[in-house]
Amino acid sequence: MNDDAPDDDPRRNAILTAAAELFIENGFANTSIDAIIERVGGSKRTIYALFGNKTGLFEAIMRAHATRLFDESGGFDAKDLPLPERLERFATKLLRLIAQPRTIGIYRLVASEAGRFPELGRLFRDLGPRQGRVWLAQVIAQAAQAGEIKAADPDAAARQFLGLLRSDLLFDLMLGLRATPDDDEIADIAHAATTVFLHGVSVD
Amino acid sequence: MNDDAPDDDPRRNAILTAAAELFIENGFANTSIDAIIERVGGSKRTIYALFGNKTGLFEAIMRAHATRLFDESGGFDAKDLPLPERLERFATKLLRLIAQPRTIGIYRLVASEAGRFPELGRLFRDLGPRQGRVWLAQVIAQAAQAGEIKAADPDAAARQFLGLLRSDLLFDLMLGLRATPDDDEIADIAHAATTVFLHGVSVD
DNA sequence: GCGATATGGTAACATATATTACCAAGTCAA
DNA sequence: TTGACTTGGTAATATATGTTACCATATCGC
Repeated sequence: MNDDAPDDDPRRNAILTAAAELFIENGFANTSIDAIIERVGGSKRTIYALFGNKTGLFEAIMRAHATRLFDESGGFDAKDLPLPERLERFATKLLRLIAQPRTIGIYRLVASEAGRFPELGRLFRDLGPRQGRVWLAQVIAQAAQAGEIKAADPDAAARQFLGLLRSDLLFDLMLGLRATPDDDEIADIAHAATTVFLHGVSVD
Repeated sequence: MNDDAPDDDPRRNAILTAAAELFIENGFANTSIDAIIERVGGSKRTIYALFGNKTGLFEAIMRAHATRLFDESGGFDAKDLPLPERLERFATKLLRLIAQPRTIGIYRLVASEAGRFPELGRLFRDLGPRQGRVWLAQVIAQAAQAGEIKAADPDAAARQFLGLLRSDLLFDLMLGLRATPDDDEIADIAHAATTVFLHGVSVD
């Protein structure tokens, strides 16, 4: 009933945090309310009072994490830097965010539950990756207009750069095939992707 | 007990097909043995006789689909063609395979169940994408040695090309954000990726 | 034709778990 | 202090479902 400041409710936050860890680790179906209570303490009654039911809790968690990704992915801009450094800095920041185990777990959850929660996919596209994509497309469009690069379709070029960035990293992480890269490796991938991309769209 | 030709057992194949559809559509936890039997007919007893238990059935399905992906992703070679056409043909074939709803569903399953089935990820990496990656790396290495392109690390370049190819397509599909692309769009993506990649690794 | 085996059909069993109920203890305003 | 409200703790309820059992029937080798 208290809609004023749900973010300041410590009980609610503790439940969200513990439940998020379990959902991310074990998935929706394999996380029981009992397990959540066992980790956070207290009574099941509180969960049902705050979130209604299990799917309500899940949706609240997803919403919280979507806005978190949105906040952390913001602030890419560094207008004073030349294009290569600007792109590489963006690439590094984005990779660092994406490669986090928590982010990987969220993506796994969204992928596996998107069928049962149709709004989930849209929520994450609009709040998460879309921001980066839009920002990137703008930067590319400006650079193209300034004659720095050649990009007939800035949006498609932005998608290509993002794909180039992720290369196989995201898939290997999602499939549990490799460990989280350290900062050095992230820097290498970001540098290599920026180099190939800029060379690929250069004006001969 | 009959290990000779399990592929020729029509009962077994019918169960595998029906169960695969349900697993892909609803996930592992949300697919019940009863639902499988309701679709394929017959008795649960048969499932337990053939596969032991639910996880045995799941693993058999995953193994079957992994080998299927392996078979269908093979045969990329077209040695007589020049490099751009060769890469573009590879890209088209791979995208067509990857974008299939069935393949997308399999990836979703692997991503969400990799935690509980540690061999799953490895199985798909070794049988599926790795083949394409290895083939691609070889082609790139040969082209680099012939001076056609510049690629200090053919394996990394292959990963980049794959990432460029998928761009955001695979993610949007996995998150249920868009429909399966038709052949025209696949051809466009394959062409654009090949163009940017070859330009990006060109010898100035 | 006959017996072993596989399969269909149904029910039983055990367990997990989402959800609700109930009561005691604590909290906080007036 | 008092009383409304929230929370903790435990148990009860309902249901879903993996797994096994049982029996009748069909299939297939001999």
